[in-house]
Amino acid sequence: MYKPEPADGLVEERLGLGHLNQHLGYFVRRLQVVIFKDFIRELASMKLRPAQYSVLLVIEANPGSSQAAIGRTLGIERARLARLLHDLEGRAWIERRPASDGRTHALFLVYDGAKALAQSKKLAARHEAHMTKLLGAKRKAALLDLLKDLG
Amino acid sequence: MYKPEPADGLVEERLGLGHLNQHLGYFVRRLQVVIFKDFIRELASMKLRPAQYSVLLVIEANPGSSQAAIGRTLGIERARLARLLHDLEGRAWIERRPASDGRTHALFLVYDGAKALAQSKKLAARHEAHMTKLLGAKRKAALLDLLKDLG
DNA sequence: TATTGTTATACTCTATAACTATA
DNA sequence: TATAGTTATAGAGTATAACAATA
Repeated sequence: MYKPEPADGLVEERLGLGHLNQHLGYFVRRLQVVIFKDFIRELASMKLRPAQYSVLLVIEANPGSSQAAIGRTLGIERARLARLLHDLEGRAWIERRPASDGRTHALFLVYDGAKALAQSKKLAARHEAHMTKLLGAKRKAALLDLLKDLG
Repeated sequence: MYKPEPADGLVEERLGLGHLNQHLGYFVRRLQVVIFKDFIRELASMKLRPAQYSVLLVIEANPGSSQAAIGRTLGIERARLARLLHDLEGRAWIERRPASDGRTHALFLVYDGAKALAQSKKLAARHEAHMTKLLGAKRKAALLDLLKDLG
């Protein structure tokens, strides 16, 4: 989070951003990278990436959903979601059961998955604490409030 | 409260996010993807990606900078920046001149690059107008204000 | 015909490591 | 020994296309 001072006391120069200061996307991207790096480091012991974690949470909140519904909700392309679920199924964290519509699978967390998700949530809470420290509680809440209703 | 009934199966269902609602990173990521997609589409005619555009702007604002300084400023790893600059040099948009420190290159926009950047800024302004429409001017300004001073 | 899920390919971005040349 | 830049490789994430099974 902080970087050591160079031995000779010289500060590593940071240049001006010029016209980039007008672009919201630049700052959103920088923040997203910082957040994801911390999340990935904190959940490395679970071998769980942000996209995988988000899929587990949406399955938990919507048991029996189809892959198409999950993908639409999270903006994950179906080809990528198929591979991602294949991995989670291989860990015995989720199950794909046949559904009434013969084309779809109904997705469920299974026992190991629920246990892994509970542990992951604890690590994710530590990550959120880091973010609160980085941003300040007020700013973090303000950002969440501004971003939450973009549907 | 009254909720209109969707016509049978015609509305694509969106699932609840569950615990994901507590994670700022999720919403920051979704916004970043939306912003970058629009930017990339708008600047496709220039064949200019967000990272390339940001490098051109920082060179413009800091002529003669080294690659290391640019990379530190934008958070771009030096190996990737070398390839990125190789591409921009191939278009004759930038120049690498020898610097006093024999290890470094001094980077400059050249004529074609300045011309291309001017045109790109026009397209980027159209992109920003899209974002203003999407977010609303007030919210967009509030977000920029909250994110700008994260250093 | 359209939708769901799968496999495959290609491209970008990121993360390393190894190497050179200069300091 | 440390830094600047280059090249190479491997892993995610993303975007397509093609295909089989089902609606």
